[in-house]
Amino acid sequence: MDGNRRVAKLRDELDPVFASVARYFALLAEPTRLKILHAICQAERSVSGIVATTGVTQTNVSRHLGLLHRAGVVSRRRERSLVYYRVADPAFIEICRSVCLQIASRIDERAPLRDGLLEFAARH
Amino acid sequence: MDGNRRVAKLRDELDPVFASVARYFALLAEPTRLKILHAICQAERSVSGIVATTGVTQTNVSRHLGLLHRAGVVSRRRERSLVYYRVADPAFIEICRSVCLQIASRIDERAPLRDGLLEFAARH
DNA sequence: TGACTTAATGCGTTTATGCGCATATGCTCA
DNA sequence: TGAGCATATGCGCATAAACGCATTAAGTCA
Repeated sequence: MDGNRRVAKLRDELDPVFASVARYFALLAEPTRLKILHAICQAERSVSGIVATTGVTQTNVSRHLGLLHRAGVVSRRRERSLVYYRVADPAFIEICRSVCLQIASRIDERAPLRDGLLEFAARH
Repeated sequence: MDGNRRVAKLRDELDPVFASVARYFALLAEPTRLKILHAICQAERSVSGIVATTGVTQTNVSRHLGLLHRAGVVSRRRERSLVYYRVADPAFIEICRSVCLQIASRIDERAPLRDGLLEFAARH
């Protein structure tokens, strides 16, 4: 029937939207990337600086930053031999903040994680 | 040196936080799950209803709903032989909305995706 | 220009996860 | 109780992504 096809067409129309949104969330669905973002959300930092403060290997820092840069989340600036990265998208910080608060709100009060989450949220 | 160890300890203290937040975002980093959430964000729906409106197989609908339920994102209610799911966490909807707006804002105005995103955001 | 530092990338391995198929579980109603 | 529908789950496969190692590329300064 033609009705079914029409329904299916409407149904699938948003598929690319879901795909885009999912890709966006996937950027935040990685502990290492969150760690890196956390390291540069207060002030810009060079790659080697991020390596020093996070303990993540240089290879992975570069890779994750490249990914985030291609996605438009961070921007970079070259100075001398260093490359400085910073968060280019303030919405990212805001989203992280609300998620942290959200998670903290449903965690048992005695859980040690709770304090970390609240502190993490407060910083941004 | 002891100083390095102390820095490392501070550095790693937030690791479980990053892990939690990443797991939370991972729930939203899947097109099929977003599609299912979209199907039930207006009103509760049964599994078979979701299957009908999304075109996702029953197996996967059940699996994704089980995942979301264990994470506390959706709640379920049994009536007769049907199981009705609904979004239990309003923050989820809000986060999705801001992300959609965010993505739409940086998309070229002529891009067909843009309208879908804005419409998607407006619905929630 | 050549040595040194910093950052990026190609390759192979490992792990996580989404899916399809088949099957099990659980509920309803005759 | 037994047939039938609705939902959940075990298993195997395929794909994607993160990591480490090694190497390259890019830039600085003597």
